[in-house]
Amino acid sequence: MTVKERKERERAEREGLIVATARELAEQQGWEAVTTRRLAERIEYSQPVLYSHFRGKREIIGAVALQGAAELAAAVRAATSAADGPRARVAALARAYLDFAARNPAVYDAMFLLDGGLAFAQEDTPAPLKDAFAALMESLGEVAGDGIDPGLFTEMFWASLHGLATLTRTGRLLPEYAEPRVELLIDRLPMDSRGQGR
Amino acid sequence: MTVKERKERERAEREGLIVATARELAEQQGWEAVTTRRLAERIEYSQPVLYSHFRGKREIIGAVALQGAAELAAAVRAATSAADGPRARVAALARAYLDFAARNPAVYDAMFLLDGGLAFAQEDTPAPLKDAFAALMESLGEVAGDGIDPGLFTEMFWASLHGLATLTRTGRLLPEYAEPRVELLIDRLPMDSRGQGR
DNA sequence: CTCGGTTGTCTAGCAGTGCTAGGATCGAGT
DNA sequence: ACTCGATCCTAGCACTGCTAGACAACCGAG
Repeated sequence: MTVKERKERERAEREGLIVATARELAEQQGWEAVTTRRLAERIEYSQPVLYSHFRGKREIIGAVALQGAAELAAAVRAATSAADGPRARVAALARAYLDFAARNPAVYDAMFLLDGGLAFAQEDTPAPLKDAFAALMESLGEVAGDGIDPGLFTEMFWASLHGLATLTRTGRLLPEYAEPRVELLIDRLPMDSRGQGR
Repeated sequence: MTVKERKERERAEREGLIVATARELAEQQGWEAVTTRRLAERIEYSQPVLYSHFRGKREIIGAVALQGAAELAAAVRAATSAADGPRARVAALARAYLDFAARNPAVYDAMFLLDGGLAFAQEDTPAPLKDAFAALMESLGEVAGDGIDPGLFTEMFWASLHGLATLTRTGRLLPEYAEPRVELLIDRLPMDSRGQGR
């Protein structure tokens, strides 16, 4: 059965190539430039090959999103583990998140702006997405404050970060306020173990 | 010159019809259903007529966005003017904003998600957008806190609302936490005149 | 070693998109 | 009554996501 195994491996490799190429193309020229024709040309196969791996373009976006979620989770954990104390962890988390969004706009869009056909906040939510949320909650849960559900606080903090990330990138917020905005957020929203956040 | 005047009036009417129809169609079936062909059919003209009013589809989205901005500003002002005290005004503002986003998803997307070719946070930003931001700042500026620029605080609060609005609607947050999330936000982020917000 | 059948891939095409060139038609002013 | 300019439509371009059907390559059986 080594033949079958080899074929499966090659198939998996090609699937990875498709996702990597889509991501690269999206990052270079934006998602609107990621067409099935261009994508097929870059991987040196014809368009129908794409459809033997994915149901359609939407699923390709979803695959990029999952990859991005894993990376975001890793980036957040790396940043928070190097910080001392709850407040420092929150600050590190916020900066790592916004940094990721700024450095990987196409991947970020695949995750949170475009429709990748993925389920969110449900049982059938893919593991990488759940884990990315878990990575946020690990550091944010401890500053939720008394009587505040960690998941609830994490959702709110995440929403704020998401708003900052998207509005900043589309030029809807003043660029010079970028840093003070983050400081304001990490100063006000969390509540540390002493019962206050300021 | 009454003839010319009549023609101009009719042109303006038709332009309004285009925008209203685009908005209606987007609200009914989503922006992806708003094609130039369908739009032309609904207004009972051929497609090229659209291009005698707007440069392209993007400008039509922009026109809907401007209309929405005016309505959002009015909704926010109406809600805040009926509230007593800074904190109550902030709460009313947040709820009015999120309510508007939930009730007019297509218009909200035209304003803050899609590309309508509009300039934000600049001198050449269209008046309705500036005014909508001003409407937010009228109530949010007074709870910015000592040493915090009102514009900066408004941007941060707006970003949080925007994150909540978009992530909630796309099913990325738990629906049952919708209300506590807002309460958390209006409890923590503002700082009233007594120097604290809790 | 040859053959049959499966598996894989490509060419060609469909319906739909935003947008535009060119010609027809209509109406206002002389 | 007639010209001429504004107004509008038909037809078409290049592109999109996606798919049917023909074709080739390769595997396992005899």
